[in-house]
Amino acid sequence: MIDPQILRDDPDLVRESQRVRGEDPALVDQFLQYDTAWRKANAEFDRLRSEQKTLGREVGEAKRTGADASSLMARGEALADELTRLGEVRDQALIARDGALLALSNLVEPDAPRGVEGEVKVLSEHGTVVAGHGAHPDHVEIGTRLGVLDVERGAKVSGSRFYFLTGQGALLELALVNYAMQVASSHGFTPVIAPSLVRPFAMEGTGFLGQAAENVYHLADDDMYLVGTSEVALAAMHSDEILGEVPLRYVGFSPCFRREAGSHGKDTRGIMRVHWFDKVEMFSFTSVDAAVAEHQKILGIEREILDGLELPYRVVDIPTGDLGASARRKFDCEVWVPSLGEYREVTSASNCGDFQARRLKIRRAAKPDNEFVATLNGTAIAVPRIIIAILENHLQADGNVGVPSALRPFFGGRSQIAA
RNA sequence: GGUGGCGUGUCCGAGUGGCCUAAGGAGCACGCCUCGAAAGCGUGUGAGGGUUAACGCCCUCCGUGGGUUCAAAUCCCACCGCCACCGCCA
Repeated sequence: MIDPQILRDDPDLVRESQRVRGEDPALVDQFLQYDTAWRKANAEFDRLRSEQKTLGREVGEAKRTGADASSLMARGEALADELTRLGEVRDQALIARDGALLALSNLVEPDAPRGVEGEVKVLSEHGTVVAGHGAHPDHVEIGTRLGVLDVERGAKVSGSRFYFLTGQGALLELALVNYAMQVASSHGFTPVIAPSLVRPFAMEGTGFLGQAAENVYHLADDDMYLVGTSEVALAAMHSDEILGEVPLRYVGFSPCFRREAGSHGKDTRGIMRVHWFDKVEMFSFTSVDAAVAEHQKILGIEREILDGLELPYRVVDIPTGDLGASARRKFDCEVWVPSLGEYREVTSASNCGDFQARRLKIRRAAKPDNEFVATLNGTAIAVPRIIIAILENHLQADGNVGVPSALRPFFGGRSQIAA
């Protein structure tokens, strides 16, 4: 959530942020209206409550000395009724206020490019693109032939958008996971295996129950959620804590579950868009001041991982109209997919500022006052899409697939995947 | 899933309706003492919110949420978590 003080002091800043996101600036005025009402009710409630406490002490004193307390108690009764009534007014006002606050998306970073979905700003391009669109065999064809991927049986067992990785495909996932873990941990990220089933507050706190709610699996019997990314568990890990030293950096492995509602008919072939996959995710808690630099650090590690895999990719700056609710700014790396003849997202690094930390109550010890931390996340490896990229970009003339040298130590030293 | 026990501040721990405005201890910080340190003595020591130009003042927080009462850490209900044992299970 946004700092209420910013909304009071500089509402235009928030209105402008909402506007460039393509969201409703009027929420700001709703908030201000409810906030004023709440503060008024709150002050009145506090005043009466103070009177009630004083009275309570007087009643106690009267009972001890044997004096008549009946008039005091009568006054107390009237006060109690009034407090009940005022308490309800106050609580209603607070609920309305918080509702408006929760509905507001994070402030965008000043440098984030203005624009709507699809208007990506390309920051850089790396590696050599393989021609082939249409003529180039796709990952399903290659993977099936080499016995590393089985989408037909995935569909038989679990439905569309499920798959089996088999043989060297299964080992390839483990190699990628270990490789990514190793690179990230060499940059100070602590490896974590995180729960992928979480309680509602974790989902709410990371901002996934707002506009993204339709893509989340919910287990109604237990009121728990299957996470779409380990970001959820990693962020909530330190909820309700006051941290000592920051930054804290984690690299977490977890399965990820996505309903993919609203994407019917998109990427229906293969494992580009699936309901379940495994991912290695980086997550940092920093001071608010250090967040922009940390964002670059995370992006740098993502690039190091892709460079090591010898994949052609580009880095894009996501326009404000396409940012998630929690993100101030987002950089994606998009890898070249020869069979599609286009770049597709494989990593995504977001700076969430203190937006998630406010919801999850994650602070750090600081001088005059403790302050909320900034949270940042970025993909180290999203397994299926990287497998697509490797199968297609490293396809050799003999039909086998080359294994980039950086990955070989994690892949039994093998230099290629062969049938 | 069953039975029993437990949940108080940074930690330990007292507290069974009203000076709890939470005892006491430990830890920590500062001061005194000391050549210096330890010990001892003294003072201070949480989080959030409202209000104020500021000093300050007020409110909330004893696992969470309800309830009873003029008044709740304390009584009642529900839930959550932890521990032990039993059952089941990888």
